[in-house]
Formats: sequence, structure tokens, C-alpha cells
Amino acid sequence: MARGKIQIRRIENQTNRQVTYSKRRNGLFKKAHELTVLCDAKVSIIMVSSTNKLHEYISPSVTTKQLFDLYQKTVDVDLWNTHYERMQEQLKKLKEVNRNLRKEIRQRMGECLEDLSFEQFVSLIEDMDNSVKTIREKKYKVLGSQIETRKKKLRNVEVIHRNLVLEYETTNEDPHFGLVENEGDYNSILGFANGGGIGVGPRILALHFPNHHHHHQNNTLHSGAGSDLTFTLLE
Amino acid sequence: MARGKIQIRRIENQTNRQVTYSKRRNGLFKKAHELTVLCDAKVSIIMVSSTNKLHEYISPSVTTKQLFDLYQKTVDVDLWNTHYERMQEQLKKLKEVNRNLRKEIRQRMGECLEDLSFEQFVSLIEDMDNSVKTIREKKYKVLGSQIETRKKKLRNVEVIHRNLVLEYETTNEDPHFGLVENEGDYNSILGFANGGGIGVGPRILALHFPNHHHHHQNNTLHSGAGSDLTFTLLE
DNA sequence: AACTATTTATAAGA
DNA sequence: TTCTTATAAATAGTT
Repeated sequence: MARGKIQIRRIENQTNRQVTYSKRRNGLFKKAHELTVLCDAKVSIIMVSSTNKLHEYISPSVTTKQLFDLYQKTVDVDLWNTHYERMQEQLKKLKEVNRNLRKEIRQRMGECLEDLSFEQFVSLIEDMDNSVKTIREKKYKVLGSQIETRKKKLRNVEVIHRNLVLEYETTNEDPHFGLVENEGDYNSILGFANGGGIGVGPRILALHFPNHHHHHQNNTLHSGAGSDLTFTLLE
Repeated sequence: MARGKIQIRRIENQTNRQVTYSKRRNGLFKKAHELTVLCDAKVSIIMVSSTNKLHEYISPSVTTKQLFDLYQKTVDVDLWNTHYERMQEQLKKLKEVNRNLRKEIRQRMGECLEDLSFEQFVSLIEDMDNSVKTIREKKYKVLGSQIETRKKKLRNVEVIHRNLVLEYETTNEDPHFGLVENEGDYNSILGFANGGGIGVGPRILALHFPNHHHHHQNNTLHSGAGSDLTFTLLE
């Protein structure tokens, strides 16, 4: 627009293009600002050059976010609205499911029964009876296997014990070995002199296997095949 | 910029302001488009007039959303990211909670018991026993009150019946009335000739009270003080 | 919405 | 980049 008219078409010369971009960008922003002031308008300009540099103008009276939100509300065009609404809906559904689950639990605990039809009521009772039965059965099964395991461990320890005794006696008779220097320890090793106050039948725990008396606080159902010999009594 | 220089300050005259807004908006959009073509740039302009009208320019080569996304990525400014992430997190939490609730229900139904500690196991059984007891108690209470209600309704109907009979007899004896024209109807009114196949004791339903035979499909526990006389038998 | 005297923007050159 | 300046474009005020 000066020193010769130009055609409005892409400037091929890279440098010229950059220069023009810079000049005209300033011009555009200036105009935008004049518009803002003269007409009490709100303007947001975002532009990206051919070299992917980003510039923006925003009227002092607003933030870009505010204008974007307004734009989104006004124009239907979906910036992130569908996404947002979909999430909102999903949230709502999940909350509903959550409410229902809680209610079911409360009903299974004997509350909120007013909302049940009589048939549902009856079938709930049936269901509960079955559940209790199932749980009881599993309990006894677990108890049984725990006891089995315990018996096995006990037998193992007894074998070990017998071997020790045997070995001790053999050693004692064997002339290659010297005098037994600490006969007193034998008893303490076997631990028959009792140690704790817990009546766990034969007190084998004193054999110096790991012994966590208070383990039963977090005793799990899978009492794996570990080497832990402590077993609190299952009453 | 013509016919006299102007100060860049808000135009007080409303009409002038609007006209200038319109003229300069076109100028701005024209410049934006020239910039787009000449410099191979991408431009988005969003503007709101003082009368809250919204206008936009967007370079043909992009969408507003694309430019907004780019803007958001480039400028740190948080348009909706935090919001989005907060929702995402909330969703995740709710799903987790729901998972746990489902698990609890399954445990109360006798499944997934492996994940319980022995103590939790024991307390679950206790809890279930209590719940079953509670539910049973409520069941009997409800049964009792339903039977009570039914008795009351029965008594009401009997009274109505007696009154009808009395009225009929009085009418019959009253010389002011003519001959009884439809004696046959009396029986049908009392409905002793039976009507459906459901044995609900004395078949009073034929007294032309509402009669929905299949109501028991959704019989609720609150059998409110409605005038519905149908009651399926509670076995 | 059109006109036009002026101001402003800016292309090309320095 | 920035300055200069001739010239194109934009537009304020008017009709």
C-alpha cells in the first residue's frame, strides 16, 4: 500500500514474507487496540506465522480464557464442550451407580428395607441365608486346612526334635567327642522349661524358630508354606 | 482518519460507536485475511461489541479449535486443562470406590473371601448374622402390620355390606317404594357367585371396588391408606 | 449505504 | 531490525 500496489497473494520471498508479517501484525494489533478503546469492544487475536511463531493480542478488559468461554457458549462450535459434557455425564452415572451399590449394602445390613417390594424382600432373605451358609462353609474349610497345615508342621518339628535327641545321644556315647560342657543348655534348647504364657500344646517355639507372638493381629487366610512356625491357636 | 483526526478514546455517542465498530471490524478482518494470504499465517480473531454481539475471523487454513489447542499448548495459560484433569481424577476415584463397594457386596454374598483377613472374616459372619436377624424381624413386623391392615379393611367392607343389606331390607319394607324390579341383581352385587379364580377368603372384591388381580407383581410394603381393596395373600 | 477529504498503514528502498 | 517516504488503503464525518 505504498510505493506501489501489491497483489494479495502469498509472498514467495521468505525474508519479505517475514518482514511483512511483522509489520502487518503490528498494524493489526494496533487496529485491534483502537477498536477496543473506541468502541468499548473486546478483541482476542491469536496468530501463527509461517515459521510457527505464535502471537496474540487481547483487550485489556478481558482474559483470553473469558473470551474463549464466551465464544464457546455463543457459537455452538465444540471446543471441548462435548468432551466436558460426556465426562459430566459419566460422573453422574458413576455417582448413581455408587448410590445404588451403597443402598444394596445397607439393605443387606438390614437398613432401608422400605424401598424393597415384598418379593424383593423375600428374595433378599433367601439370598442372605445362602450367603451366610456359603461363608460359613468357607470358614470351616479354611479352618480345616489351617489345622492340617499346623499338624504337618508339628510333625516336621517332632522329627527334627527326635533327630536332635538321637544325635545328642550318639554324640554322648561317641568317645571321639569330649565332655558335654553345657548339659544345662540342653533343656533350654528343648525349651520344656516353658517360656511364654500361651498354651500352645507342646512348646516347640523355643527351638529358636521365628516367634512373633502377636502375629495373630494380621493373620491372613493364606498361611503360605513359609518356614514360620508360630501359629496362634484357632479357637 | 479522514475528515479530521480523532482521539483514540471511547466514542460516547452510541450510534457512532456502533457504526465505527462495524466499519473497523470489517477493516480488521480484511487486514487479517490479507495477512493470512500474504504471509501464509493463521489468524483467529474473536471480538465482542459493547452490545455483546460476537464476531469472529478465522483463517481458512485452520479451525478455531486447532488454534485454541495450539495456543494452549504454547502459552502455559491454562484454559481448561486443570478443570479437565480434576474431572479425570474425580472419575478415577469414583470408579475405585465403586469397585470396592462391589467387592464388599460380593463378599457379603460369599465370594472373594480370600482377600479378607481372618478377623475380617469372623466379623463379616457376625455382621451377616445380625443383618439376617434384623431383616427377619422387619419382615415379621411388616407381615403383621399388613395382616392388621387387611383385617381392618375387611371389617370396613363388612360394615358396608351390612349397611347395604339393612338398607335393602328397609327399602323393601318401605311402602313408599315400588316393587323391587331387579331382585336378581342383589346376588350379583354381593358377588357371592365368585368372580376370579384367586382364593382371597370372602370374595368381597365384587363389591365394585377397584380390583387389579395382578397387582401383586409390584405390591409395595407401604400399603398406604388408599382405597384399594385388593390384597394378595401373604403366605 | 455511499461519498470523499484526510489520516493512517505500509512497500520498497536505504 | 529500523527509518524514510511515496503511495495505497482505511475511515470520520457528512449526505
